[in-house]
Formats: sequence, C-alpha cells, structure tokens
Amino acid sequence: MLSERQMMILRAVVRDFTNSGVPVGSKALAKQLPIHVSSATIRNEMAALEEQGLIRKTHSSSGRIPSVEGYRYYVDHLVKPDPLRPNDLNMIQSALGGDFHKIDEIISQSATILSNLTSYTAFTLKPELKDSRLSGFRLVPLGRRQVMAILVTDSGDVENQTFDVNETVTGEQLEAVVRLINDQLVGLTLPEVLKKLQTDIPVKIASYLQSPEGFLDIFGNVLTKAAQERFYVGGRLNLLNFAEDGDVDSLKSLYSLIDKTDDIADVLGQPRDNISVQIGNEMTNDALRHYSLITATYDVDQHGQGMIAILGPTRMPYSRMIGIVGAFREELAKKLLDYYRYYDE
Amino acid sequence: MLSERQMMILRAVVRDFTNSGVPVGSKALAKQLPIHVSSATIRNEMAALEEQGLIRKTHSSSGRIPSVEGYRYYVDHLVKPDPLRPNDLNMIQSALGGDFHKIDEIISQSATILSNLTSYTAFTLKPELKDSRLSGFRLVPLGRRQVMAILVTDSGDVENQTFDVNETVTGEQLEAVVRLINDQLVGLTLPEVLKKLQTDIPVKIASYLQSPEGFLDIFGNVLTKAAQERFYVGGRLNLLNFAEDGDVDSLKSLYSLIDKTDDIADVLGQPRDNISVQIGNEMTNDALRHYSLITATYDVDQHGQGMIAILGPTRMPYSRMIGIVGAFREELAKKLLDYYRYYDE
DNA sequence: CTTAGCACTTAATAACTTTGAGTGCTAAAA
DNA sequence: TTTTAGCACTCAAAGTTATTAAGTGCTAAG
Repeated sequence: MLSERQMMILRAVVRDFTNSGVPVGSKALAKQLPIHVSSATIRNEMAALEEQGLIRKTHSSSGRIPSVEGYRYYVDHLVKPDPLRPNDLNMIQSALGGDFHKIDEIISQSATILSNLTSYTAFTLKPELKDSRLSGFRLVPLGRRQVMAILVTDSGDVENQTFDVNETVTGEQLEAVVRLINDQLVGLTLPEVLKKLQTDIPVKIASYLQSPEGFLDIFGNVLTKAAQERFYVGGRLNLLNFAEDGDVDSLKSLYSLIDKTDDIADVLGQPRDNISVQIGNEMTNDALRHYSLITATYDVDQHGQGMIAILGPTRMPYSRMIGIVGAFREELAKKLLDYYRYYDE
Repeated sequence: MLSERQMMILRAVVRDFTNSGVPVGSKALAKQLPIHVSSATIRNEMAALEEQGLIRKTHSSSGRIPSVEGYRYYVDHLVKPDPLRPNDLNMIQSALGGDFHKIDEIISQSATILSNLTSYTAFTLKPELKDSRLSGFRLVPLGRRQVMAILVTDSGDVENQTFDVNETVTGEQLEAVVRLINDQLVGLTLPEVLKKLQTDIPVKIASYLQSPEGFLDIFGNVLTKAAQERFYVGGRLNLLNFAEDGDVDSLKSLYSLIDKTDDIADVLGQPRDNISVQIGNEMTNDALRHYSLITATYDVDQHGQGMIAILGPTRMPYSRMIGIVGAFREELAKKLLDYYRYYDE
C-alpha cells in the first residue's frame, strides 16, 4: 500500500541511515531525491510512513530512522543487491584459489574471507552430513590402555577420538567388533547408523562380548561427533566494533552464544531461501536484538547443501551485504564442485 | 631504604587502591592505619614515597596511586599471600575431583577453575613435553588417498593428522617406513627425534623410497604438532570487564595476542620462580601495558614442570591472587601425581 | 619531628545557555 | 486536491559557568 514516492523515500531513508548512522531529515531527502518536491511534501509522506510503522523518530523533533518493519519492507521489496566490486571478487578468488586438501580448510577459510569482506562476523557450514555415509571404522591400539577410534565417511570426513579401555579386553575381541561394524553399517547414512546402533547392533555384539556397553559408547561417541554440524566462525572480534559503549554484558552473552552453542541451528535458524535476512528482534534470541543476520545456502549438487551467514548490526548496508553473500555462495559452490570433481574421480 | 612507617603506608596505598580503584588520600590513611599520626605526617611520608617513584598522583591535588615501581616493591617485599577461602578450596577440589581420562582434560579444566576463582583470564600449560619420549608411530590407511598418521608419547599424549598420499605408494612401503621409525626413534625424546629427522633418517629412508620427502613431511608435521607447547585459556571474556570504555583497539590486539600466538612463551615469558608477577610495562608486549600477569610453575616429579598463569588489570588484589595461584599450583600438582600414579602402575 | 591551619588545585557534577537540525501545522498558491 | 512557504516549537548536543568535595603543599607553632 505504499505509493511509488513513499517507496522511494523509504529506500532513501534506509540507504542514508545505514550509511551515516544519523537520522534522516526531510530537507536532506528533498535535496537528494530525483523528484522535485519541497521538504514539506516529504514531511507529509514521512508522516504517512511513520503512521504505517515503517520509520520512526528517535525523539519528537528528530529525523527518521527505519523501524524493524521498515527494514523488513526494504529487504523484501526494495533492495537491489549491489554487484560485487572487482577488488572483492579478486580477493575471493585468490583466497579460494589455493590447493586445499580438506573440505574443512575451504570452509574455514571461507569464514575468514567473508568476515574480511564484510568486516562483520561470518559463519560457514559445510554441506550437510545427513546424506553422507559411513565408509569405514577403525580401532587402533596405541598403548596398554589406550585405543583410538577412527570413523571415515564417504564425503572424506574423518573423525577420531582416543579412549581408555579395560585391560581385560583382548585384541581379538576388538577386531571382532570392528568387523561387525564394518560388515553391518558401512554404506548407511549416519542417521541410519545412529538408529541401528540403538536397535540391531547391541544384540549382535552381545555374542562377542559380555559387556558391550563400553564399545557402543566409543563408537557412538565418535559417530555423534561426526554427525554434528560443525561450523566455522570468522571475524569474531568484529563484534567489538558495534557494541555500544559499556555494554559488556550483551557482548558477553553474544560471545557465549557463538562459542558455546553446539547446535548452530539455534543461532542461524533452519536454512530457507537462497538468501534470507533476519532483522533484530525477528530472531528469538535476545542477545541478537540489535543485530541482523544474513544467511544463504549453497548447493554442491549431489554432495548436499551448505550454509554461510554474516552477523552484523541491524544498521548494516543491506544491499552491499546481500550482494557479497550472494556472490560468495556461488564462488564457494564452484570451488567445492572443483574439489569434489578432483577427489571423486 | 624505606622506613617501617613508609612501608606500612605503601602497603596501605596498594591495598586500598586495588580494592577501591580510587586514589588514596592522606586523611583516609591516617584514620585507618594502626599508628596514631596526623594526616599531615602521612602527607610528608607520601611526599617521600613519591620522591622515590613508588606512588604518584593522577593530578596535582589528587590522592596517590601506586606506580609500577610501587607495585613491584609491594609484590617483592610487602605482600603476604592471602590464605585460600574455604569455599575456594572446596571449589578447586570438587572441580578437580572427577575422573579424568586425559591430561589435557585436567589442564583445560584447570584454566576454567582458575578463571572462575579469580574472575580474570587464566592460562594453563601441561607439564612440558621436552622430556617426553616417542613411544609409537602409526600410519593408518583410511581410503584410497587418505592416511592418518598417529604419534604417541610415553606421557600418554596422542597426536594425529590426516594426509593425502600419492597413489603410487604401496602399502608395503608405508609399513617399511613405519617400521623404520619405530625401530630407530622410539624411546628418544621429542627434540632428539626432531634432530635425527634432519640427519640420519633421510639417508636410511632413501633405500625404501625413491622420494622420501613426503613421508618425512608427514612425520615431521605430526611431530612438530606434538612437540609444541599447547595451552588452554579460561575466562577469555573476562578481559571485557577491564577494558576502558571505547578502547576497542587495545582489546582487539589483546585477543589477537592470545588467540593467534602459537608460542605461548611470547606472552607468559620463561618460567622462573615458583610464583612470579609481571606488572604492566614490565612486559615487553605493548598490548599488556595495563595488565599484570601472575605466573606459577608446578612440579609433577619426574613428569616435568608445567605452568599456570592469570592475566588481569594492573590494579588487581595481588595478595588474594597470589594466594589463589599458590594454592592452585599445589592442588594441580597433587591431582596430576594421582593421575600419573594410576596410569603408570 | 609532628601537627593544626590555611590557601590553593582539580575532577566531577550540576545548572544553565546556545545552537542547529528537525518537526507539525496553517494558510496561501498551484 | 496537492503542494509549499512560513513559522512556532522541540530536543539533543555542545559549550559555559558555578558549586562541591577531596585532596595537596606549606608555614608556623607545639
């Protein structure tokens, strides 16, 4: 229900405010807009926009800033992603250009690039593991009491952990367990494995060992570790730039949120569109009230779908940021396709 | 060259200022000190202390605060470590009381305890690895191209890393290399191994492989990783409490220092006495100018010497902190002795 | 050597003024 | 009916000016 002119004004308010951080007044707009109307006309339109809850004043005689709803309208209807600057594209390509030997290196590097590009905090997740399959399990005796458990998936992920074992267990028993797991479970997806681990397997393993719990624990542990969505964070320290002075507490809870979370979905939410923007209190988490989150998915064909995100102040230049995230998701997908093409062949 | 009375005054200035954060005036001291003299007398003594550079004013008519030299004198000659509060001792013992299966868990847990106890940032290093010996090396093939290298030391540390290998290398060749390393190097200390790796080994390995570099790299990599002093940090976020408002830059460089350092000696310095205090600009690093560092060593008999440290504002209650660190080093040593006793037997 | 007394300094706080950017409203012009 | 010039009004920010309270150094007497 906005007139063309109102949209134009809303767009300008968002653009100006995200650039300058200062509330935007009618006179400045009148001067700047392509149409020729007086500041009084602009004032009338602004009053209408305020009526609809899209912009607001910081005090009774101040200029206007966008409300959360205003940002939302802007992002949904008005924003036009900035094309990537040539410099930025160069920087992405050279940073991803190297020779990587693990997916995790690419994903972790991506978090760094993205945070450098935006000067915000960036998150990256590798293509989800739900579809990856168990391709091998090893138990390697290390000393009298220690054993290392290693789990390999067909997507090339390796997870390992060392354990203490009871000395009464013999080497043959260990081997029997490993054989059982490899026979019965290799080729299944990780969630399937996790399920079988609670049903079939305990029964079967009981014939080899009188007390199978320990081994199920070991295997279960490594499995859980492998199935967990691990994520990388770049530019943590950039959060310091946007904290209002003295607001140490909210900074702390923000960092705790990032560092202690082990289910990243709590923070990023479920993947939705290619690119999605969550603004301020649209996010359930209170620590994020003054921040916005731009998330994007990326597709690596049969290898699944991953996710990238940037977290910055609500007052961020959305058009530029959406442009960067949009370009990056494509570059990253390309890079990963290359990587897999080389590894699968 | 300080009179008893001057010492008494200096001690009181440090104590008051570290408690309150407010410069200490002559009147307050006169009221509080056990001797009966007027504030004018105190003023004369304070002038003398200032003459010697031990205390200073923040402006021409302010009370006094300790200078770095004043803190130094206090720490060297006047401080009396506070005995541990019963609560604190309980908390240490219950937090260390659990059943740990890796040294690293104990050391990492220690960093958390120490930071909770002090509300500063804590660092912990495990007993140094220089004396630990190589006790085994494995290469585990994981898939067509990946191999995991595992290195075990006699102190129970396990280090591992996965590598890509060239497909032209055969399993027998891998085994030969592993055998060579285990025959020639097991039982040596890590620095000795590192040395041989640059002299004897390349020659010997050359008879098995036409291009041994790759394998030396793999082994060398894991070895370096294992030989590196790794450290744990607790209470990172506590640094936020002490940053002066708006001083984001120095906070950033502080965090970079902590996070990016891979030689912790750069920050903590070489271990010296049982307990040592470094104050403000006594440390070479500029980012630490407004902080003090209390480091302490702990001895675990033949298993070597480790280190703990806390980092807080120059204006910290030294007597209490020294008390805590002193008690903690002993509790930790005890706990580790227990741990080794169980594991060695 | 100690101390009461006093003049002086300074940061912090509060109280007041000024300025400038901005608003809403009214009445005339388009 | 929409636009606009004009004007009274509001408020945050910045700048002034007083006021206060804690502290100092110094002097001269105890």
